[in-house]
Parts: sequence; C-alpha cells; structure tokens
Amino acid sequence: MKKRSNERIPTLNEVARLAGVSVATVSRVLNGKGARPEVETRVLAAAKELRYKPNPGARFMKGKRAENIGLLLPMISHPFFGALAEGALEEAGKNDQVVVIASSRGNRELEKQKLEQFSRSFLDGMIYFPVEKGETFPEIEHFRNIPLVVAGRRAIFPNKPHVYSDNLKGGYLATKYLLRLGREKIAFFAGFWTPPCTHKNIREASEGPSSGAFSSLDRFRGYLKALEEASLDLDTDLVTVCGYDFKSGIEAAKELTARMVNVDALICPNDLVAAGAIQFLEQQGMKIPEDISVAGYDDDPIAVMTTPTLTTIRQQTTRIGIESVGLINSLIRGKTVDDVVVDVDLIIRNSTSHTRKDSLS
Amino acid sequence: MKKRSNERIPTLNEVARLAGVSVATVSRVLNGKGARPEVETRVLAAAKELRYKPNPGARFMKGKRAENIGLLLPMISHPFFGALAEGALEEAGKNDQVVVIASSRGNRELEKQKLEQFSRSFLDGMIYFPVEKGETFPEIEHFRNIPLVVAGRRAIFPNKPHVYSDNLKGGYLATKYLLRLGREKIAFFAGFWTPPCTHKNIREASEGPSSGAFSSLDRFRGYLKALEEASLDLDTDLVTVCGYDFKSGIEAAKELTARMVNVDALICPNDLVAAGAIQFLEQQGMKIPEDISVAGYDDDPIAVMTTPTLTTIRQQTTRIGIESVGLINSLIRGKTVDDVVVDVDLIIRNSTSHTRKDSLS
DNA sequence: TGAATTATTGTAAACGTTTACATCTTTTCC
DNA sequence: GGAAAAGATGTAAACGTTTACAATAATTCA
Repeated sequence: MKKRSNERIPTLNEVARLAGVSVATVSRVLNGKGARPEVETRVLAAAKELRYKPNPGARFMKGKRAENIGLLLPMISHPFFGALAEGALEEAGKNDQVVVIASSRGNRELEKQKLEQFSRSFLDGMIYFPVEKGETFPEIEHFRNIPLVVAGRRAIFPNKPHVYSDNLKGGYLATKYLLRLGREKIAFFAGFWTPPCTHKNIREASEGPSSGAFSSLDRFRGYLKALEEASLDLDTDLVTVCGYDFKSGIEAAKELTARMVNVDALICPNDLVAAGAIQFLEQQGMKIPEDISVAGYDDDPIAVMTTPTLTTIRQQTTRIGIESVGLINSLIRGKTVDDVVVDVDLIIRNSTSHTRKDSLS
Repeated sequence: MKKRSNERIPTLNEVARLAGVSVATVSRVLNGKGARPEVETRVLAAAKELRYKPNPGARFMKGKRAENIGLLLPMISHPFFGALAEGALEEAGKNDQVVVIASSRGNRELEKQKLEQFSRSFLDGMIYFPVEKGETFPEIEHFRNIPLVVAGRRAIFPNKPHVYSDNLKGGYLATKYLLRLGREKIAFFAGFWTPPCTHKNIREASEGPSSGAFSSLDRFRGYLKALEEASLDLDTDLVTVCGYDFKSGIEAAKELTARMVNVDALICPNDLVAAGAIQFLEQQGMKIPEDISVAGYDDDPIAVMTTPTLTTIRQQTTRIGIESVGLINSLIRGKTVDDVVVDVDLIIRNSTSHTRKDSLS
C-alpha cells in the first residue's frame, strides 16, 4: 500500500535556520534552559512548523538516557507475567520511559540469547525474571554496565537487587489455614526447582546448600513450617512435583490419586493447576471442597470463574512490576537499593471449607 | 553529562588501538566486510578482550536501523493481547529485533499519549492495535515517517496496512452452527462500537455510513447474514450491548433475562463474557447447554477450564502478532504490502448442544 | 621484472545532538 | 554616564559510528 515516506526528517539545524538563531539556542529552548521570550516563541513555532523531533540516537550519544527499560520474562501471554508487565508498563510510563519486552518462553537457551540481544541494544536498565531452571547465569556478565534488577526470584546474583513475593509466607498461610479448617492430610503440588527431585527426596532437596532460591521451594518451606507448628510430620507421598499449567494440574492430580494415599486438602502452585486438579478430581467423583479442600496460588482472574471459586494466595504481581521499575530507576540515578519483598495474602473463596462430606453423611 | 557506570565502556577507537589498526578496519571487520585473516583475528580478539559492544545510538545516527518495533496494545495482561504479543515477540526475535510494548489500558487519552511517546523514541516501525473507541486518530500524524501497521481493526487508516481476524465469518459461523442445532432465539452480546447504540437502534447503527470497522460490528453482520439465510428476522430484544470482561458477562446476562424474552442460545464477544454469562444463568437455575447454548469467542485458555467447556470461535491471535511483524518488516524494507485477513474457525465443546431440556422432560 | 590491476587499510568527513567557552547584549548600580 | 555584572546567544568541539575516498600493499600478467 504505502511506502515509508521519503519526506526529510527535520533536524535542529533546519529549525535553527527557520527561526533565525543558532542550533545551540534551539537546543536550549527545547530543553527548557531559557531564552528571551521573543526568541523562545519563534523557536517553538519553527519546531512546530517543521514537526521537529529530536533524534534520540544523537541524544543518547551525548550521554543522555534512552528512557527505556528492558523486561525479560518467561512468557508474556501467561496472566501472571501479563499482570507483572502491566505494572511495569504503567510505572515506566509515569516516567516517560518505554519498556522493551522479550519472552524466553521458558527456554533457557532462548533466555540466554535474549539477554545477549538486550545487552547489545541500548537500554538504561533491565528487569530480568529468570526462568526457574538452572542456577548459574554466566550471561549476566553482559550487564556489567547496565543496571539490572532481578524479579521473581531471590538471592540469585549477589550484587543485584531482587524483587519477589514472600513465598515462604504464602506456603505458610495456605497450610495454616487448611490446618485450621481441620484438614491434616494436606497434599502439596510443588513447582519445579533444581536440582530436580521427586517427592521421595524432597526433604533433602529442600535443605541442600545449592537449593536456595526457588519460589516453589520457599513455599514448600512455608508448608513445612506450618506442619511443624502443628506437630505434624511430612508425608512425602502427599507431595507431587508439578508444572504450571492447566494440564499439569490434571496430571499431578492423577499421579496423586494413583498413589492411593489419604488426602483431604491440596495446595497448588497456581490457580491454573488448581483448576485442572479440581476438574480431574470432580471427574473422579470427589466433591470440592467437601472431600478435598483445594487452594490455588496467584489469585488469577480465573480464580473467580471456576466452580467452586478458588481459595488462593494472592500475589501482588502488578506490584512486583511496579517495584522493579522503581528499583531500576533508582539504580539508573546512581542510588543504591535494597531488595523488595512483596507481601502476599490469603483470599478465601469456595474451594476450601471445614465441612466434610463424611461429617455430613 | 552523567556516567552510566564507573567502568569505561570500550569504543571502536580503543579496540582499534589494541588491535593496532584503524577504526575503519575494526568497523569493517565487525560488520563482516572482510579484511586480511590475520588482521581479522587480531581485531576480533581485541574486541572480545575489551568486551566491545557497538554504541547503538551512534549506529542509528549513521542511518542504521534500531532493530526494534513498537507495539501498542489496549491491555497487555489480557490473554488475547498476551497471545498476540507472544506472536509478535517470537517473530521479531527471529529477525533479531526487539519489541517495545506499551499498554493503553483501554483508555483513549493514554493511547494518544503513548503514540506520541512512541513517535519520539526511535523505532523502525510500529504496530498499533487501537482501542475500540472513537474513529478519528489525528495523532497518527506523528507516524508519517515511521512505518505503521494496524492490528485488530480493518479499514481505519486509508493508507496503512491492516491485520485482522475475519470477524464477519466468526459471527456467521457461530450463528449458523447454533441454527443448525435447532436454536432460533439466538441472543447476541455485542461489544462496543461507536457511535454508541443500544439494542433498539442496532440495526440502523450497523448500517450507518460511519460504522465501518469495529470487529463486534462485523460479527454482528455475520450474525445477521446467517439469520437472513435462515429466513429469520432480527429481534432486537435479543441483542445486548456488552463489555469484554467476566463481570460484563454477568451484567449482560442479567439485562437480557430482565427483558423476559425467550432465548435458547447466546453468542458472546469473548470467552470471559461467556463464562460470566454462564455463571449467572446457572445461578438463575438454567441449564447450559440444555436450556441455552452458549458460544464464546477467542478460544481463550479458560474455554477448556469452565464447566461446561466452551464452544467458541477461535481467533489465531498469535498469528495476528506474527503477521503484523511480517508486514512491518516488509514496510521497513520498502516493500508495499496488502492487508492480511486471518482466518477463524469454530471449536465445538460442551456449552452448546441440540438436546433441549424440554425435549427431555 | 615491472606495470597494471586488485585487495586491503587508513584518513577524514559526516550523522544530529549537547554544552563549555567566547562573545555580544542588556541590566544594574554608583 | 559608564564600569561591572548578569544574561542571552553563537561557535565549535565533542559523542562513537560508518563510509567515501585516498593511499598503500599484494597480486596478476605480459
């Protein structure tokens, strides 16, 4: 249809000529550095007339910021990351910054590639939400000159600030609540972490020195803490390692029931998984919440769309995005910053209850 | 002028000095323009040693592309736009391009502001998914020098290419299918368009000269076409103007039932709305699909999570993202391009059926 | 062998800004 | 009224690349 227009892009020089002043004056006026009112209006008029836009490349070269922030996420189309991105976009927009987003699609290789690509493009700063696989990130080296904030994980890079949810509290709150409802056989669907483990060796895996900073692991620790406070022992048969999507919920529920262990409650790594698990369990003839109380995680929009609606741990995902941008901007301005831990809370809905089917019958 | 970090960022000059050649040679080697093998290895080694990265601002100033694409969406955290963005990111990544995303959060004012901001930052091209409000977009003027592709709407800007779903076909397919199931009182929840209208004057509104290019309107036309083919008249009481989220589905269903009109099927503007409508209708004691067959739109992930699972029109949202990037890149390379219409198809699940409750009783 | 050709490298001029410094005006103040 | 101070503007030098063009080195060919 139409070609890129070949109309000349106006420069400072042309504005200067039209206004009858020097480029320096134009630059100063446009940057609000003052000039005689008479001159100022003339310059402004000329700039408007020519539709002048400063060339950002040239400004950048003179040491000005690019006014942008990079954001690397595992998957932009996932509601969790969508909300995070929305927060980041909103906060960046307030500072007239633009956000450059890339998605690693959960793929470590792609992630490396994207980091590399980002480090080549020009960014004032970078927010990095690592894929939860692996623990060494040598490519971070590229960001020695660009401020970087880690989102969603804690304690990965010793000298970079982290913004993350209080996952330990999340696991603890959910478990504590289910215990208070009188449930004692609380199954736990654990998201991945490395080194990979199964439910058999999960206790050791959760204590090994190399297993520090996975959000699922922190939630598991919260779960353990609550059990301990209730003087209950961990039954590893109640634990299942699990993915993060709807189908994973179905599969994990299948695996759990196949184990023929007594279960009266279930904690899932997110609401999609919870929805999947509920679907499977109901198909098997179980009643939710009467037979099994199910708790999700994230307070995803779908948490109110399922039947029953989901009890869940709300993460302030948008807040994580906002805080990350805040931190990055502090770094950009040369301030030193601390980690930000974003609070979580328990949202009680209909997928959990103290009413047991057997106590009714 | 502020330093970005206390470590010096290496320049071509320094690489040149270290390699014992001129900057021109370094530049040529780094751009693959050949040199003596001996020199080449020396330069490459020097560049690696200093961790040299070309300054993109300087390159840009010399007329090189920034290798990025802008993407303006109504809402990044919505699954529809998330999928679109995912497609765009993927395709752009293949060309080593980076995507700059902004969200207008459905707000026309914010949208204007973002367009303005984008036009100031430096982009090789821009993909614009307009908020479905209003029809005049004077701010598009800023993009006289930057290639622009319109996504999600058709025929808005006479000289810009558009990428959009075949909405007429979508509305038609859904209606046709419900008719084939024997449903004849098919309610239609219509997304917004301008000029604003109610169900009363919707027929005229769908035919007015100024109402050309709203996706909901196109779907409505598909609905009318199918009715016409079945020799059925439009009953405007079956039409309800509606938003796009879960709550809107509840509200629209409430409005519809309040009208006390006979309904045996329902077409929604997306799956969230369908889920909301189903929740409300079931609360009112209706059986889905026996009493009312409900069709959604989009084939959102939630379409398989609801009970019943949703019959829906699948839009190839990711494809729209991919195609948009393809078009933009053609424009950037100076080619002329045509609009791309992305196909839709009907996905049949459990929220629709020919079995009527009354035919069972 | 040496002239002609070709391949490689260096020199220097852009690209469009910002800004230190110099210059020229205006204002202030005695 | 005139010197000094303050304010406005212009000049020109960066910033880090790319790339014509010139210069040099390597190769070809009679």
